[in-house]
Amino acid sequence: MKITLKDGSFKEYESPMSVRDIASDISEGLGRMTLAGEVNGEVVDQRTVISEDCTLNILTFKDDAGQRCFNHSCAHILAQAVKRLYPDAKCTIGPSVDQGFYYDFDMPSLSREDLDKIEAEMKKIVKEAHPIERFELSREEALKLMTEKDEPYKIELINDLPEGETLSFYSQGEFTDLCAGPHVMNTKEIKYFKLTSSSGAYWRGNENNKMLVRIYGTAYPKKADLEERLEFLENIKKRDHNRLGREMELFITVDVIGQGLPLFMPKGTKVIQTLQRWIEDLEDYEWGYVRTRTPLMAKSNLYKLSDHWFHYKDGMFVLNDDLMSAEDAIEDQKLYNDTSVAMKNAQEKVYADNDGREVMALRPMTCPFQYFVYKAKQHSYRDLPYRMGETSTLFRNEDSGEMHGLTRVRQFTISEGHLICTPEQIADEFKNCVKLAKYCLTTLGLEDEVTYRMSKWDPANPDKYLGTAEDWDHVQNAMREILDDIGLEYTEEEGEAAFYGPKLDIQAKNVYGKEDTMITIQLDMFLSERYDMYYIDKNGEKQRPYIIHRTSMGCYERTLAWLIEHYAGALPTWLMPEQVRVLPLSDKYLDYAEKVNDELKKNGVHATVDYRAEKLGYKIREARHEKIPYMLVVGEKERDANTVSVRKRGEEKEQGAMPLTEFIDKICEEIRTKAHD
RNA sequence: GCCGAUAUGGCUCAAUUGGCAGAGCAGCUGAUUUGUAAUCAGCAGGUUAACGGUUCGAGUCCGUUUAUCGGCUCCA
Repeated sequence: MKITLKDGSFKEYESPMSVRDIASDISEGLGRMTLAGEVNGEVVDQRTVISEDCTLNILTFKDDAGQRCFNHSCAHILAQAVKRLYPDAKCTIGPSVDQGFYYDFDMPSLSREDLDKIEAEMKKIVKEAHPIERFELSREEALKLMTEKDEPYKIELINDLPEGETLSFYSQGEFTDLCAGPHVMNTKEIKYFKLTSSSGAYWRGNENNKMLVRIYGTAYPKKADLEERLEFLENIKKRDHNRLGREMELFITVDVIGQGLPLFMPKGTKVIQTLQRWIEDLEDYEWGYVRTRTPLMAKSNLYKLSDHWFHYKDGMFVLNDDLMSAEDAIEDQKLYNDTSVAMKNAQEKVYADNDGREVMALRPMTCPFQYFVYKAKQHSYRDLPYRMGETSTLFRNEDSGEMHGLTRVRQFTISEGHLICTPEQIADEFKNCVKLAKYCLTTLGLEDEVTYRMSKWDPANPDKYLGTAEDWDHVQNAMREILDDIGLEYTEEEGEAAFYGPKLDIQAKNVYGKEDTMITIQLDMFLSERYDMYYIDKNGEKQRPYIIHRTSMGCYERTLAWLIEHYAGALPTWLMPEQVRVLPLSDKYLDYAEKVNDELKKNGVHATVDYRAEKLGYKIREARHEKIPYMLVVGEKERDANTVSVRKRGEEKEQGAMPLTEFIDKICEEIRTKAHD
């Protein structure tokens, strides 16, 4: 047989050979490093015997699939150790993940000490050097084996596997696990690993199922790589916005105020104010938006019109919720065809019966409020597109375990907007929204960090959405066409759409690798009907407009968090709450320092003077720690020449003395152009 | 919401296992008037997250609540 290798070279063998043996034949070193093989593009175990012509790629730890194999083998060692120490523990699944692995067990929860003990047992298993063997069983045999071993979750897994599927097992010493592989040849190969944490996780990811104990770990063939990984995990904590943002006095949380309700300190407020002013001016003066300012709460009826009430009531903060049942009871009796009339009557009845109290809710979105701004006037097709922007504060009653720093909060402010357009305008307007979002990302220096996702509906759950399958096909195809037209690279994902339409989500990962939506642009062809919105076309006829829901820069809290992590706190000068610190050499030069400070402030620069009678080195150390972009040292020399000695953040050496006016020009230019590194 | 961990001054951490709440940094006051990563001295700062219990005695043990962290699930 003839084997074609990755580099295009050939190997010929008389008799069938395993992937591992072929690798060893190529070179002894490669054989030792082999973790799996890729035969005709399909990942296989290194034990796989090849008997026909094929292309073969030997996978080592350098390959993703190789790394996954290595980590997954470590997961089996973990399971073996757990079964030794906790014989009653039941195994479930243990896949590899990015940079590591986990294994879920049905067992009592574990402390850090327990993890250390398990880790010690794992080291023993590695030392015992058990050969790892693969074998296949029939369904009956497999079920018999797992019944003997009393592994109910494995039995469930086997029963769920489709008929005809190969049931492969791997065993090492006394431990055997149902597993598709691939695996290393011997437990002794997994030398360097660490159990990083344990937590709870639902069986099969369903919150109605039992909560299992999940153990996370990471494994490497080389000690140095493991150490590097552990050091990396330690280091990224220093970029964590939740830690850095508090340290930099940008925000705090207070237990009596509540979860997900951060307080912005003067410095954090300044950053957000800078972002907000930039975005509002950008949208209004360069992108043709009008600005609105609409209520933060409304009667329940408003949300019922759009169906938000029925889809997301649990996620809203409802006021006078004790009256909800009264409203609903009346509504249930409705005999009207026009549901909005039924709602109105129901609410008026409750209002009359309860001393003027009625059900209200804090807004979780801005859509219907801006729709009424549009509806306040009759619009001609000549008025469209009508682009409304609002710096909009929203409230969402997130579950108590969901809150995190500034990225998941219960009250946040978004650069919100809705564009009302004719069907002919929708493509261009959508493209411009993407362009604006990209411009914002580029200006902030974040454009390289995002991925684009087209979020589609879930055809298996049509009840969760407005409209029909045909409607969705139509609007999703329209969006796909737009995205392809601008040459955007994106993924498509089902079940991530809004209930009223598909979305283009711009995603970014935080320092821990967790993904969040930063920006979203959505197509909506249902809500204009719900709210009876129309425009008059060329023929004088009423037409339904299309609506684009969009944000230019996402919500300020989340964007700030992202910026802090991206720049490790050293935000671009234009965004820093303190841009320049003037350091007088001694009190003798305080007058001059204040003059410099005043001049800077007059030019719109956030400057302060360090008044303390400390040594210069001490003041510089403080300013560096606070990541101040510029330090200006002033002494006798500078005062007499009307100059400042400039030291820039991140640069070892002082830039030397320059005329004060020159420095002001320079920094004003930097702020104006929103330069970033 | 679920599983687990944590909570001592603004921050980082002690408190000999149930026996007088303490240190460094930051802050304030005074002295020092300084040329590129820590000048000296003093002062102040706490109902140990909150509430309840056990005890002669609780930061420490038990219970409840709140908040924070790591995950799961969720995220219009």
